[in-house]
Amino acid sequence: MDKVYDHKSVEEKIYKEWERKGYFKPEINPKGKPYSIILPPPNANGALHFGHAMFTVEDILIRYHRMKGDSCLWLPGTDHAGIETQFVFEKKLKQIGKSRLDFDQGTLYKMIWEYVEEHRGGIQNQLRKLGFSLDWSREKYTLDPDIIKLVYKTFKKMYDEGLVYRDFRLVNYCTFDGTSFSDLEVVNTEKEGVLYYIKFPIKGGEFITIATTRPETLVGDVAVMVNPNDKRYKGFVGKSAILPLVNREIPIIADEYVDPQFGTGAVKVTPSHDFNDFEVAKKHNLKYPPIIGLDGKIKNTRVIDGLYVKQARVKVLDLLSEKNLLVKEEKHKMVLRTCYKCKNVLEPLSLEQWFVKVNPLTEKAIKAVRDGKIKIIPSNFENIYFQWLENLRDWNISRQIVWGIRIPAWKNKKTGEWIVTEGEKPKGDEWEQDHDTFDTWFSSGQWPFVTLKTTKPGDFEKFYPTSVMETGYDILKAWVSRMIMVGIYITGDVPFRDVLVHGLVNDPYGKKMSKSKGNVVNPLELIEKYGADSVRFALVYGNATGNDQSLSYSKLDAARKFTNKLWNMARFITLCHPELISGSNSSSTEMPKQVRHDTQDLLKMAKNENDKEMVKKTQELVKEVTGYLDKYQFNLAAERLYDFAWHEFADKYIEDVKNRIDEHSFVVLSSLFLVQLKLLHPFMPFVTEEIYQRFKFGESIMIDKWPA
RNA sequence: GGGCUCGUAGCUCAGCUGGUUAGAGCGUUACAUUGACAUUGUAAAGGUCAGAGGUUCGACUCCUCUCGGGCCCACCA
Repeated sequence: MDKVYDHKSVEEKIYKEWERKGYFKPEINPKGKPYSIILPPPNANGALHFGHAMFTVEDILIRYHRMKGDSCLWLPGTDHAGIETQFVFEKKLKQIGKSRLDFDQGTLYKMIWEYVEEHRGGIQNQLRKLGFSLDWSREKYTLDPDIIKLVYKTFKKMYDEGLVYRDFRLVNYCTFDGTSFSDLEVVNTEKEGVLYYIKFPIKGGEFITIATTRPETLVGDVAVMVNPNDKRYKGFVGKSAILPLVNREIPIIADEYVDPQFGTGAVKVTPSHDFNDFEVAKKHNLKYPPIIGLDGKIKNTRVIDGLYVKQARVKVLDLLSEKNLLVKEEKHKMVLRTCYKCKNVLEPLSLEQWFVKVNPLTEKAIKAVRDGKIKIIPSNFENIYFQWLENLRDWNISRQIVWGIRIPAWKNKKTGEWIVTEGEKPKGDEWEQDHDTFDTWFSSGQWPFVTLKTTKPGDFEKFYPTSVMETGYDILKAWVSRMIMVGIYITGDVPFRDVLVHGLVNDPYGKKMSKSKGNVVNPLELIEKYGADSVRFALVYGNATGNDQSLSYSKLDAARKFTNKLWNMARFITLCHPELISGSNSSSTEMPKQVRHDTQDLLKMAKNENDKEMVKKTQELVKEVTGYLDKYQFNLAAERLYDFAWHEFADKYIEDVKNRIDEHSFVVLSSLFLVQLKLLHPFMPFVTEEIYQRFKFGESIMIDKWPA
């Protein structure tokens, strides 16, 4: 054996062998208890990042359970990642001077499809580099025809049962990216704005002053509103104000919604472009004239038509100043809804969209966690989950992008009537399919059951509900809660038993990694340098479940040294070996047949007191590590193993046995080393396998038994 | 405005349901070794566990408050 462990000569070779021998398939333990994890599907078009590297935790669980004899399925897949991917593609288009508007829906879809196909497979090979024992024979893609079919089916069922409805209401719309977003995708940004005080003449002579941050929408307003208890305006309610610039009469109404303390206590009502005003207008039976188009330009005003919102604001303020109607301006902090992709301010626009009625779904989803049918670990994330679900508004699932699953709904061109199918086109020429696609989360929210129903016959029955859903807390709401909601709805059962949450990996200075900051570290480079085992170990060691961590090069170094230490412990054992086994070749690394897999057996066989003591200590180690793994305390397991192997086994025991080695002690030494290799295998699969095979302990450590 | 989370050795962090001298990695100091170990071993220095109060026989660990970071959520124009 070489003096130094060389991961580069080992990892790829071993992974290929594992995969070739079919060890990743649940069929390797056909009679075992089912144990399953669905890999959160990475973006099909993306590259490996630390969020993916944290899936190491899943591999640890899978490898541990596989060794315990369970029938383990770890199911890989990729996501088409709708808006994300289209956004990337549009950037490419821009580079060649084109835009999405230059192509029709079908062509653009095809172009993106081809673009993604070119890059597909990249992420899968990167996951292989981490040693993940995923069953690649069952890999799924969110745009697989059989997956799409099931997604359609869900939509149809929801529609038939009244859980999906089409409605004309305000949505968060990005006029730059040309699509609406769900509430969850909106980024609220605090900005320093201006509050304008504007005088509206009242029919009959007086004035009323309103305060607003959006003067440009004034030309489309339908009312002025005050608080019914506001004495200042008692006499005004019921009269008509006259909209400046357009000279239209609008009523002055009263509603509790207005805060008398704010501004002047009087506001203008713009139902088509403000969420509150939309509700108020509904209540008071007011009209909703839209004055901002999908292109972000003003329309239907006859005064400022064709101007973009920002230009319109300047123009309106100028006009008001001329007429002396602009009373004053004051600085005002406000929270704006912005697009999470392009950072521009979103416009509330009234559009007809598909919505999911969330109420019946959230109730069951909340109950499942409250009743303990699903456990969220660490439990503090349960609060976040409850809080979100309890305040959830209906879910807008229509997206005006092409990259996604097109909604299977058709509109009758003559009657305006809608029909929803499971994907098939209705008969007749009068039906036109909705151009919108589903919110990506609508399809990925069905991932656990749509995958298992389309992999191999019997998979769903055997592996659903899955054992664990392991993911970053950043998508707890967007994804995990949706899977629970839709999963229960379709299957009648929860999609998984435990939700295990991991934290983010930040840069070495504790700052979130982001492309714009330029502080992104590529895990592949670290694997190349330190080896996959070290990267894996460093990610779990010294970090409590669910906590963020900063990338630590010293920890990576320590992990690399640890792999090397293990390697050299093995090397030392081989050096002890040849003198003891008569007639054996000095270069042999084969271990004696007497090596015990059962420590109880070993204890009986051991003669020396120190050997016996060490066997007992190892038994204790097995118990502890197993307990930690069962409780998802990976850091404690890793720390215990590290400490034991290095400071108990190497520093003390090996130093002791060195000088008194005989055949009996050699069996104890190599057997106890084997136990540690097994315990370490889920954490560091490659180095443990390499040593195991060199020692000819068996065919593969992956399929060997977990120490009892 | 609401919620979550963190503040433990110089640095980065562990420390489960409260219980003998508070742990690790890196760093520092001294010695040893380079015939398992691109090193390793032995030993050492280093912490009022953010602060205050409370519960308890006993708190880093539970409760309250304060101070200071971080994150998430939020339709006050």
